[in-house]
Amino acid sequence: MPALLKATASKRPKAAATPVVRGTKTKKRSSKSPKPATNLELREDSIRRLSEASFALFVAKGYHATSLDEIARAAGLTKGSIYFYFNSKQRLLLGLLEDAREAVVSPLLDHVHKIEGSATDKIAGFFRFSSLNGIEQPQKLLCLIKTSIEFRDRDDAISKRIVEIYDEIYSALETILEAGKKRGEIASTSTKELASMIVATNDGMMLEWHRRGANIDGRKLVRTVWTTFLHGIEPSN
Amino acid sequence: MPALLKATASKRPKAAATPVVRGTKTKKRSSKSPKPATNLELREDSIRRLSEASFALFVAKGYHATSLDEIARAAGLTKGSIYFYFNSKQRLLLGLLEDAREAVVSPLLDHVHKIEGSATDKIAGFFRFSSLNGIEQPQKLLCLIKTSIEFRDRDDAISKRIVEIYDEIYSALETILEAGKKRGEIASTSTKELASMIVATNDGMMLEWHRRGANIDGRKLVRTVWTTFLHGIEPSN
Amino acid sequence: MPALLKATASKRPKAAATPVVRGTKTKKRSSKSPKPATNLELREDSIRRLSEASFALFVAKGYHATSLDEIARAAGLTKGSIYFYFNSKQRLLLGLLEDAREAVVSPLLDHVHKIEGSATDKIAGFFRFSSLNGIEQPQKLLCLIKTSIEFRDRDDAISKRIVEIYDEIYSALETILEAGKKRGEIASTSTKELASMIVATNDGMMLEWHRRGANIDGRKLVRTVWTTFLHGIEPSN
Amino acid sequence: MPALLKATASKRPKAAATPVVRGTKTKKRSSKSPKPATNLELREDSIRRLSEASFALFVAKGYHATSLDEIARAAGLTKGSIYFYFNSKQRLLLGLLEDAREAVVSPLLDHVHKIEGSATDKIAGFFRFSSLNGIEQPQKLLCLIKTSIEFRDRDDAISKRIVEIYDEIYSALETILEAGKKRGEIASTSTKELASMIVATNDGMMLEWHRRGANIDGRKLVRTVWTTFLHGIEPSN
DNA sequence: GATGAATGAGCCTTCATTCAT
DNA sequence: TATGAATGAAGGCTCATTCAT
Repeated sequence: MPALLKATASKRPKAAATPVVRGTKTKKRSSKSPKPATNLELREDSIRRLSEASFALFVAKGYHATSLDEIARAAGLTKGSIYFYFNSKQRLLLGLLEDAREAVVSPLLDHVHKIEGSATDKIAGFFRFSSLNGIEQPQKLLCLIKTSIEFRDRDDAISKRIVEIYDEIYSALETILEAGKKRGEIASTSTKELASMIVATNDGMMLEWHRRGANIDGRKLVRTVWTTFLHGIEPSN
Repeated sequence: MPALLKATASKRPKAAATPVVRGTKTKKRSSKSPKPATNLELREDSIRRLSEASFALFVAKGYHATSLDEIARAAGLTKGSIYFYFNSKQRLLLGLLEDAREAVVSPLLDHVHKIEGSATDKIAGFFRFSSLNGIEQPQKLLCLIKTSIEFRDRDDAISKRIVEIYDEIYSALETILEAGKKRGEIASTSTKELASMIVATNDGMMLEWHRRGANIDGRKLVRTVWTTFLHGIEPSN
Repeated sequence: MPALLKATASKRPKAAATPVVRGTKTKKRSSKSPKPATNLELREDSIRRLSEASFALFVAKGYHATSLDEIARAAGLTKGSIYFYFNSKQRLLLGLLEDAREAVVSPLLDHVHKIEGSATDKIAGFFRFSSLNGIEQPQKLLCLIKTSIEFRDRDDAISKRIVEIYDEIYSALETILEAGKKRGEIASTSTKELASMIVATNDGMMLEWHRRGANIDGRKLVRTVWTTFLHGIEPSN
Repeated sequence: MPALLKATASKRPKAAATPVVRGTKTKKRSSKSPKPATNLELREDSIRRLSEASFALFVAKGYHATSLDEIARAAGLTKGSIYFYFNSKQRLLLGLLEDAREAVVSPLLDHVHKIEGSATDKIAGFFRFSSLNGIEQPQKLLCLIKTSIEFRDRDDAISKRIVEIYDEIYSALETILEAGKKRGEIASTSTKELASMIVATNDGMMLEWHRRGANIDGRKLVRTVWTTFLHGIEPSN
């Protein structure tokens, strides 16, 4: 697994050598941030810790297989604090999805929107931007993707939010492709399916990179993907 | 969701809402199979029911979010019977993975192996066969894919089996690509990453189809994918 | 543990190497008895097998911690056959208790009854007979003792039967002691407590021998016990 | 059963028989302890309640036959709280064993160690101290003894701890006996077996007292035992 | 702001028991 | 005679959630 992914999760303390009765825990917050002087700083620090731990664990183990206790432990806090800041496990994930949307999806769509050039330029830009972003801070993008898979066929708030976020992406891509087709820059006749394929390839690639971890070179994979996507697998003669 | 996916799961009897008089319970089993006369038939029928229900629910909700009670109910049996045939929830999934491997992966690799022609022919064959198979009986392939995502970063029997199965696929693809490169049929220089991309595209496409359900035309998606994969998105001039 | 104790229990087959689906079992009865020709022989053979397996497992693990499946497996039969012969787990144990009473308690009391001589002679005979019996076929005596401990403070059929059996023993001992005291052969003034002590010492010794197994020499222990019991720990000057 | 034994177990609230209106639940905790003001007090109070209930029930019914629900109910708490303080049923028992060792075994061995005099004095001291202790607070000693019987022939953490604790006792006794034999104070030639017999007599006596309950006079039994042990059953002429 | 205590619902698993064959 | 299939109740354990402090 890429080193970045484990950053937060690996910090967990791991209950010292079988005590007979569970003892009262000794506090420890000092590990990362030096000393959060004001209350506001404390707040932000705690929220950041919890978010990072959640991202890492939800990506590594999935939402259902991760307990709030694990998250709290990884963040150096207690379960109760999660409720203080997020109100519930579901709301915690919803918050993370919002984070991810703001940090990953919005910038991506903004970036693509600003590209001047043909539809293929824009699609290439989409791949490039998303991949680079995904390789540098994979947690947020991966959380989005894995959650979108884990919550398929559901009918809850999370599922709904996921659908909205993905619809934004589909919509943007379809606009680009439609325009490209009108200008003859794109070969395909089926806009919707091509947009789906772009998303599928992008998501599949991230998952694949996450799966194979050290066995694969992220940057090579990215380059392979978008080159292939533009020109196909066959050598251009 | 594609209609096929719900086939088994929707059959569930729903526990007959508080009967006033404790009469003779209606035998749930009679609903579908006419008469499982012998023990062997009974056995096979029950195993089939449980497997189908498990496939449907694991695909729809994921392993961790599916309870054995749900599965048993969907199969018209009780939790205990799952333990009679499989010995634990984990073993149940391992059994399904084996089913999926035999019904999906092995035929795929066999098929590709038998194709005579260039490396691109084989890769195209890979996509075509896998997609058609995946569209006609999606449960098994999807179970494999979703499980492979849900069990990343684990260290249990399921994770290990998944890795083995995927390694078979990577290995076959790399052999093909390596040979293709030697004969100049393939442009890419990076075999491992290209194999990964093929898997990523294939898995991503299945997931995408599963996600968008009725919104997308499976056959069109498939055609789009492997055309694009071979020739790229740009129109061949 | 003394070798005798494990005789039956160790035969269990131990389910062959992780099959995916639990297979249909292949029958095997031939292990011990050559071929039970008539139905009656079959009956007796099966009952003997089940009883032996039960004695061994109840002694080794206790009643509550032993499952009928384990017993059936150890006997080379199936759970159903236990119900065929014994009707329930409780009745099975009751049967064993009856066996034990007939094979261990009755002969012991008969033996002591026939001893001619002083009260101390009879008590010594009690110890000697019980110990030798206990060392040669420990299962039945140990089953009685361990059950009497496991079912203390209960109010079921088993507890009642145990009480009856032990009352027989107390009663016999008290009669002997009372007579001995009248004839000045016994020092103690407290009959009931002395009878209790005899039982306690006898049971405790069997348990101790069972506990320490190979670490202790059964015959030495027996001799130590009744010598001490008669003459005390201090050297007779 | 001796009255002391039921002390805690009989307190159980018994779930208030179907309340018609779902009113404010009466706080069960208030029954005994006045005001567990601070968290630490709450903590200690709960642990004490759970421990006492466990001791009583494990002694009365045995480990395997006692459910955590029963324990929790007897303690006026819920199952979950057991997992909050101890981490499993096994760890709960391990904790009790530690309690018992500290409260019963250690003081006993310390006491015997401090006795100045012959080996027989020490052995007599062993019996006397153990018996008095056992009669005044029987739960802990009985838990140790009954557990040691229930967990024979096992290979788990509990069995191991039991063996360690008993080895401490054997070891201390053997040292005393060995020294006694050298000084001619002890008649027997077989140290190991005599040590075993002492333990057997002591344990057997406790079990016997527990078994016969009100039918027997504990103090008389104790006196009978160690007098007999020292001087034998025969009247010293 | 954050914690430790406690709960209760739900989960996986075991097991005595029933029954048709 | 004996088995394999199936059940249902109960047990141990996890975990999201609440709350007083």
